[in-house]
Amino acid sequence: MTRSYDHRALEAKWQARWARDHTFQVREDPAKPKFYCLEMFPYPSGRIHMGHVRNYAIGDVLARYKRMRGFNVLHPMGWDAFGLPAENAAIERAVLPSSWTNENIAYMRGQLRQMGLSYDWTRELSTCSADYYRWNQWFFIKMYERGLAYRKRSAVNWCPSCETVLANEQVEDGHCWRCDAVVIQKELEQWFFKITQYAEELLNALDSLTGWPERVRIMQRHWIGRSVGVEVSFPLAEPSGDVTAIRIFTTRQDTIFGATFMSLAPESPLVERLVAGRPEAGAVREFVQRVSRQDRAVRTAADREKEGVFTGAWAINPFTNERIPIWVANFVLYEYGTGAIMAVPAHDQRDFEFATKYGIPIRLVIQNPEATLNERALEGAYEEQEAAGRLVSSGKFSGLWVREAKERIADFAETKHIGTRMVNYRLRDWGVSRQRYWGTPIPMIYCDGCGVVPVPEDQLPVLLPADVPFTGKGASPLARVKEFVETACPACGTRARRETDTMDTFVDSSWYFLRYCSPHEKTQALGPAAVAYWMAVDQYIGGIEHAVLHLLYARFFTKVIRDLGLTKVDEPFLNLLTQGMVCKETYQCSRHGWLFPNELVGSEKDGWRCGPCRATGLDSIVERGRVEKMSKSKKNIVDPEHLIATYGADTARMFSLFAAPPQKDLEWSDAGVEGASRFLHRVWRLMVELAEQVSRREIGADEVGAARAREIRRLTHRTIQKVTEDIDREFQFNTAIAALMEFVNGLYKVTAEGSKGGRSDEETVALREAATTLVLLLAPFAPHVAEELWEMLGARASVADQPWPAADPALVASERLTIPIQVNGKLRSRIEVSADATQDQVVSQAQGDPRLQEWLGGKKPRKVIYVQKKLVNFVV
RNA sequence: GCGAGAGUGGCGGAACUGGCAGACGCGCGAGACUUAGGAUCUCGUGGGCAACCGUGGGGGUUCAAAUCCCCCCUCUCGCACCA
Repeated sequence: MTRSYDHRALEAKWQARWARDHTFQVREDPAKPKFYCLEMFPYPSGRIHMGHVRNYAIGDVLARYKRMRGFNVLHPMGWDAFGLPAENAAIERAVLPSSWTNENIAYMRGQLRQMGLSYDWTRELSTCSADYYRWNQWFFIKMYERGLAYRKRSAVNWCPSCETVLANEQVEDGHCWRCDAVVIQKELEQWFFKITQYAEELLNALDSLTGWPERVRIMQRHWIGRSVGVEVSFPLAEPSGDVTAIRIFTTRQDTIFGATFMSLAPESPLVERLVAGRPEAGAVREFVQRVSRQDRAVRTAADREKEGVFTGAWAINPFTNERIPIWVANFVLYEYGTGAIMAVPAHDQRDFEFATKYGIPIRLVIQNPEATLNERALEGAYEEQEAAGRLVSSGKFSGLWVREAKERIADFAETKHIGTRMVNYRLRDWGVSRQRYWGTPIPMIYCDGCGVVPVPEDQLPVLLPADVPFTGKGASPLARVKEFVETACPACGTRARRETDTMDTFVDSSWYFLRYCSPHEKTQALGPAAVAYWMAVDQYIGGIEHAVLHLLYARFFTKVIRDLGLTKVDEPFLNLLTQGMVCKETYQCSRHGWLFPNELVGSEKDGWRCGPCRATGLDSIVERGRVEKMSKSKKNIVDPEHLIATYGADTARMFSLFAAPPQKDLEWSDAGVEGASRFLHRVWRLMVELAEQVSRREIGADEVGAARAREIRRLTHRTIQKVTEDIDREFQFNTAIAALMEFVNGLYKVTAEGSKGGRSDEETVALREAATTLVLLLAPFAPHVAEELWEMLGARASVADQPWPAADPALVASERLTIPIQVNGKLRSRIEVSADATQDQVVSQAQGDPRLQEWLGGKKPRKVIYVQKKLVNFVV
């Protein structure tokens, strides 16, 4: 009797073996097709969480599967190691961010190894290592040289809690994406990456990313927000100082005859130039002050009331030659278009509300086809512009359909030199300066004589000083490190200052997938041959939360790097799988709020009680809350370390793969973990039994044995087919595992069938095939058990290197089929037919079925529908 | 408001292009083996006594609808004044 399934010993054994034998180390091999399988690298927060387990289990199944399918698989892992938590740890606990981070990495590396993931650990990288971030600096300089990195003073998002600038992508609903504090606006001089230069390509190339979820592509498309329109100049009625005209951007030039006023953004410098010296100046300035003091979240809320104030200045609508008033309005965005708009109340809901409030004329210039709109009785703006709508009261353009009018009016504006066609994007340039320590130093030097000077390439990396004073207050910590700040100007040699801001950590993750191809390159960022061989990433797997941020930045960087001539790669990620979240139910105590699972007393059936309340003799009500994403704040977290220690990595993997398809949210379930564990034990016992049975003496050929052998082989090959299809078709790992379970259930039946005296030759062969196949099919999912069983079957080489089994179609097909018989579409009976029976044979056999006759009640069927090998339906 | 996705047993979830609804697992029930079992194995398990009824609700197309069409409801996620 073979020993029992001891996950602890067995998993340690195989993890050590894989490491010793360098099983998953890969190099470029032109003879083999490559497959680059990548999971988003983690931030080294301290411990892995269930989201990591799920992400990496999914990736590992795919990597191991592709490997068995004969691909040369690149499957690397590393650490997104710069970031704020390290700095916070330094402030709170007086440890160095570097040691905190490196200790976390060491610990988490151990945890990942315990999961048995097929990484090529020789390629491990960490973004906080100078070997890595020096290339961030190098890219920065290259981008600066090409005008893609530039400095400008502007209002930026400022998180008062993190004390740093945030990119637009990092502000969620007016709050900091990391700490949730309300983000305010601040005027600062900052470095930007000119991502807008790639807006058009980033947008257009989305169409080619057919391996991405549509949802993500739509989100990016929307984020880039391309709008086609016209920039039109509205002359002032009387020049105001040096201002003679106001330029506006509109996509609705067809409504220009209905423009009855204009609005400026409160931040626009035009405002002051228009109002200076006017009686309205005081009121306008007061309004601008008031609006600018509001925080962004309040100001940009959708239901925010439209407000404004008249500047006292007037413009001329160049199409109607009418005088129209110029207002300042709180809803006009300074950063978009020209920061000024023409306002058409009849055809823009915001302008409508504004005009109604301030008694500004509303002029209907687009009539709907039924001509039902009455200018004096409009209840809202008529914004329809696709299907219907015809111009009225629009001079020579009256009568045109909206779509044509847009073209004709744009043409007219261009020939009269009052406007030009224009494309605008919602996308803004990427602000990358961060007033924090634990990031890549921006390699720039400020010299009083020479201005901004990049650090020369041969002086890279600009090393991050190891020990700096942290207070958590004030500006960049690096600014307080004299030895860092003070330097010589590379151009003239005089005293100069270093930039003390660091780069956004999203820079680090924008090209790490390229670095994995040649992680040990000393003299260049990327090894051209390695990158040419491995890129692009064939399958990228990670959370949906990066749909815009990381995935857009990485696409941008890839294009910049291509344009630097370093690669020929247009898009980094061919296929993207956004896995769902790991969720768990929550519990709330009426006194203590959220409760950890181990604070619960009682049971689901008898009701839960609050442990802390019990202990102190208090009374409280515990309610089961919603199922939510695991989070510390909701206290519904499960530590994977405990899971792996108790059940083993294979069970942890099986559970997270079986409980839900990868794209959907996965709900934690203790019972589900038990189930996964039970299955692996069941496989183990089955294999022990099978190994024993096939080693018994064979009793030669016989009829029954031959028939049984055919059944076993059919089951085996059907399972191969099903599992293979499920993995290939949208990563249906849950149903693939279900098929393995059916396989195991079927084999249990077979082993239970009499074998006391031995089995026939054919049966033994079929059982051996079944046993081998089961182990091979299981290998990507539960690799440790699979290795052990593979060894038990007498093999020497790793199961990870075995070819994936192929289903034989001839063996898959059944000899007999069960055909459902329907009457009027309702299931009434079943018959068994031979697989090669013709339609006539099946129908006549069905008609002979007594149960059918009962349902037909003597009536003759009006029609008989036969679906090949599927069913027969009698219509009466 | 706009955009995307989802509503199927007690629960997680199956069902490829319309063709046996509920695979597989959990839970539950019964039995077997056991000193014992919360281990293991076997069988059963949508509802209803039945005819029948059942995939969020209501219509429709079809011999046949979870699947296609129309209307409605609920939930989740994303974007939220971009002119």
